[in-house]
Amino acid sequence: MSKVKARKFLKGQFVVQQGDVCKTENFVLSGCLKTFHIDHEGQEHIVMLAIENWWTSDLGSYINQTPADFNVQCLENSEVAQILYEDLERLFVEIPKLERFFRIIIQKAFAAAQKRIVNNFSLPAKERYLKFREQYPQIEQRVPQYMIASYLGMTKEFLSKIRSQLIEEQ
Amino acid sequence: MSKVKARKFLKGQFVVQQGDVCKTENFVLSGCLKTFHIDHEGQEHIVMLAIENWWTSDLGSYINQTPADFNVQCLENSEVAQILYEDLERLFVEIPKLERFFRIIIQKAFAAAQKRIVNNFSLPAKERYLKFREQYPQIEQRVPQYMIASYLGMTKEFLSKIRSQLIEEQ
DNA sequence: CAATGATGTTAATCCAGATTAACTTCCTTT
DNA sequence: AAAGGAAGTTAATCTGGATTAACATCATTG
Repeated sequence: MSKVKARKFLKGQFVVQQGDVCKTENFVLSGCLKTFHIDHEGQEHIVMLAIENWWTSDLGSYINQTPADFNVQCLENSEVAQILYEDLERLFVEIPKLERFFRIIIQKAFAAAQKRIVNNFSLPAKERYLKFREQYPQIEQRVPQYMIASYLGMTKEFLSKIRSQLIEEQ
Repeated sequence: MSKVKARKFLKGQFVVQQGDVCKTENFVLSGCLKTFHIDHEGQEHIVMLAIENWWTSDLGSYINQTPADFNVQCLENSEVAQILYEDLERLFVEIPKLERFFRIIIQKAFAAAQKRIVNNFSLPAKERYLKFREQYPQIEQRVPQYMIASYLGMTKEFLSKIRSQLIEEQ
């Protein structure tokens, strides 16, 4: 009996909702999802954009089984492989190599998050965008521009301005 | 034969230097350390402040054994328990529970980093400072104010202004 | 105890990026 | 093909926080 279940979601559907407990770790089989937080002013802040072969969840909610700070929503019709918290923990005990696999993924994600924090402080908006573009060219084409602006921590208007500057430049 | 070696560092000494490969994972037995990046303009950006019982390293450099993006430097005389990359990986194979222990630590660190990214985008400087103060009161007292400003992504002058505002307010 | 360096403050000026708002495409759906 | 909504653009104005610079305080160390 497999502990992993593939589940289909339509564009717009939520895999995790802010306030709920995140019960599953999610592996994207197909499609595209955004992880975001809604602040007190109702503004959306995207922390992650996930496409095929990415893991996504509200890890903080998942590991402590506490209410989520983040939403995970499908930007396209998507298929997601899901595994429940208890099942994954049990599998880690049974299969140490699986736990190793996850440890390594999370280490990389953490190292990337630290670099992102520094970049957000040290690079101006235009350079953050250029860096994003070269790092995730696949994502840029699939996701609306205003969401990329949110991921990069700037307004859609300002990203639009940057882009028209870049076109002028060359 | 223990694979973990305690090592003493004087205030100002570097445990990791930007450009070198980070060979050890470091557990702070006593003292206080900062992890920071120097950008092209020579500006320092602090990503982490570590005191007793914290782990610190340049994880990206450590896991890939590539040149470090970060420096780790002692802010006080410190004692650090160090374990070499190969030794720790070997221990993980021998002792699955140790690997579990590390996986969980890193999951928490990653979840915290994601929240920090959102806070940096959604909260103004004053609220980031207030949040920091309640989250890490111990650290605030041990570390010079201009380093806290750097950790929070603002200038020392602005943090000074915020603090004098807060004093006026009550 | 001078002197030097590290830390912190205050105030004036400046600017990257936010906000606002009006307009344009381009899809969808009917 | 009209109508409504999502996405993107442009330009004017505004502001949180940076920059600059002068000064204050306090530890160290010679």
